[in-house]
Amino acid sequence: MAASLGLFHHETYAAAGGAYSYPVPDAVASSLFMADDDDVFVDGVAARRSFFPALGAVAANFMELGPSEYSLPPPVFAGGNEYGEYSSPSSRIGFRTRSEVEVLDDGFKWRKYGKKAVKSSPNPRNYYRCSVAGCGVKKRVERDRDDPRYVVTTYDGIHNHATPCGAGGGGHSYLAAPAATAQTWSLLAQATGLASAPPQAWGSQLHAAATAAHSSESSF
DNA sequence: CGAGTTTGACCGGCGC
DNA sequence: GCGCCGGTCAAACTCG
Repeated sequence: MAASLGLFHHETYAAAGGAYSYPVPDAVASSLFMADDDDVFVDGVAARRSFFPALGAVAANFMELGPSEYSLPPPVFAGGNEYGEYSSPSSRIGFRTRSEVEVLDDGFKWRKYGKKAVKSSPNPRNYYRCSVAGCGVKKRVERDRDDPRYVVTTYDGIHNHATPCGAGGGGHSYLAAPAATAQTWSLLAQATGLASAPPQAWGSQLHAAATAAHSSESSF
């Protein structure tokens, strides 16, 4: 499994303030742009996946999974408390994903604490909180108001712990790739520079990518 | 019996 | 100040 992620190639993307170069695992890159009708958005700003290949990979993997077995890597996570000082403009990241079921297994254990009908959408919004003591990460899950086939998942905060892989995680894999595991996602995250770089950098990259996508939307 | 879910109540922010 | 709305709380309930 992890061995398949040993090969990388770099992909460079233009974004606000310059270009980003990501080392992309070949195993993931093969499915990077299989789907082209989904978006990734950051801080509520829609971003074309081409601006953020790592998330594009995630989305593409999602598209390839069946309705009852899919998972979503956490958009941001910290390896330890040393990242507690993380202070990007916002650590809120959302994914819009086509799925028949709403509860996305991202490797973390969530406890539902609320459900609310919101005015902006005919569909109810569900509120989840990371069940790990001391971790205040939350996520909101709701169906896309315009297309109920899509689920909008918004993460708010950063995990201050590793994924509780195998500990009540439900046994779902992290990626569509065969035999993918929590370690696979961890490697993917590192490979794409989202975790090997400080989470601070990850957050700013996300933000920059979103901003770039937003500001140059008309050119797409 | 413990963990997780449901659901109505409550609270704070914001616009008018 | 008031009402609306999104987010959270917490007691009751369900499930394994």
